[in-house]
Amino acid sequence: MSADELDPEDRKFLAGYDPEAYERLSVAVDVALVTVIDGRLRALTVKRPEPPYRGWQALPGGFLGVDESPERAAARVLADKTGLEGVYLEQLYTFGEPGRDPRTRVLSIAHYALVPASRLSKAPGPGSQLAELVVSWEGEEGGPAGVVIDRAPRRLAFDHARILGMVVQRLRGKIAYAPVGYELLGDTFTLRELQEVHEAILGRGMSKPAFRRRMLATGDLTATGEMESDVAYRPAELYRFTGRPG
Amino acid sequence: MSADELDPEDRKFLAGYDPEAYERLSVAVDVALVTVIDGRLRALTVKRPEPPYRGWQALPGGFLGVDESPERAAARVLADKTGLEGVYLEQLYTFGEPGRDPRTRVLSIAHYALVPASRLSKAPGPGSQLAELVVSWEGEEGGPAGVVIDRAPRRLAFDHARILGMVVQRLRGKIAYAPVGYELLGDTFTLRELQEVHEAILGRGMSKPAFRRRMLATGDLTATGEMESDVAYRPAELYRFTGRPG
DNA sequence: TTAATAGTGTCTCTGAGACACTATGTG
DNA sequence: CACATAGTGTCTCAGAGACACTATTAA
Repeated sequence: MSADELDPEDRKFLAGYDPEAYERLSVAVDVALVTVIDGRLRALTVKRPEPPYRGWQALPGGFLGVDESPERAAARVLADKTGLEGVYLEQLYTFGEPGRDPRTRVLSIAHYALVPASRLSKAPGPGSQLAELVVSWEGEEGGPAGVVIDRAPRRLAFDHARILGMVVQRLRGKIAYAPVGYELLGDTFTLRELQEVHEAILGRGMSKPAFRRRMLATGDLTATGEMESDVAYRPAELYRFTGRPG
Repeated sequence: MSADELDPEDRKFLAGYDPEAYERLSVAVDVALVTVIDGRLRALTVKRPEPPYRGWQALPGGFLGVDESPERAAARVLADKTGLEGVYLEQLYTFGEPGRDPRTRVLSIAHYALVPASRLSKAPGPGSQLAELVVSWEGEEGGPAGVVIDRAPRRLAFDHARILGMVVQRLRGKIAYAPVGYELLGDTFTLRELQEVHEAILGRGMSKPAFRRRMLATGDLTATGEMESDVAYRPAELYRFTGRPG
């Protein structure tokens, strides 16, 4: 089939598929590492050592290798920066407005990772922070996340506050119908800890009896028969997530 | 600040941000144009005029220009193929596994567009089809969509069935908390038409009184006082969407 | 009048919050 | 024993399905 046999519509279609007609682009991955500490959502940020935005806090990121899937690249970036492996990781959104990076045109495939606070070393690496996320419910419309470091509001480099806003929005949307949140807890956990995670994600308190009923009714939880220890009051039973993982 | 002042951790970080250390990639956009006809979800597919998958049905797509945002590129592809402008368009997911395109490494930023059936010409262009989407509720876990053309199941090129599966999954997730579906209807519509759209997306029937109550309770609808015409039975009142658009 | 659909009133069921209560660990 | 939290029983309320009914138009 030569091109002469095609009608104009199909010729236009073919042109649109010619890779040589379009320049190749730099593609990066950014990773929002999210955890819950003291009932609050937090995300890892790192200090940028070079322009643009030198000295600002930013999400860890890196460039996508030619033979690397976006998810693998995100996992590599995360492992390089934190040493964490086997973390729950999900693609979020691709940011590609020309001009979002002042240097050159860079496409960024944003991801988010969920990890229990217990797996994070107490002291983040040099220049790293665990920034608190403050997202009003209006953030549901896609607004940027407020970011608080050491009790002071901070601005993030690039459009990274917007990325964090979308992360929280995504978590809030998923938690309504999917077993989200277990990635933020250890292997076993109490129902109180699970409720704290839900409250941190949704940004509001919930009634204890209703929460217990709803969680146990999903059938995704199995009581281990063991109790938590190291508490100065009545220990709670430990549960394990045994449902279909999200 | 020279690189010698940086500690090893930051040097690794810098290397990860060096654009020259990574090859640039071809980036495409694919668009799933979705509509509802006869109470069924349908998506536009076009026949591929060239290898790979020559002759197969595929989603319309094209390459991303260097100074073009992904959304703009998707709108351009859609306008080129269908002549439609001002359509509701949203980014879905970026597919980037090496090997998903047998020719070369191509990243594809998938989008979906929602358009009322009335805006689609009765006869799709040459090689175009309006394929019916069949997605079981298990598709919620992300499985591919079944695609039916002229009552026969069809396979789509590349991973496009998976893209359509994610589109339906996304619509089902959003419709639970956001005013989704009005983009699939005209400026005014009856509650019965709105219910048909919801039933098409969710893949199940719903009770009429409960649906009416729920929709009217959102406050997003305004009765126009006008009635539909051209029906052989009692005409229904026409409503207009006046809430915050999704 | 018949047919077909629009639109509504009511009952019931389910799921969640509020509240109060009992249970069980530490000191 | 006091105290703090775990865990539960019960009431109430809001939202949704089921069902039956009335309303309105065309033929």
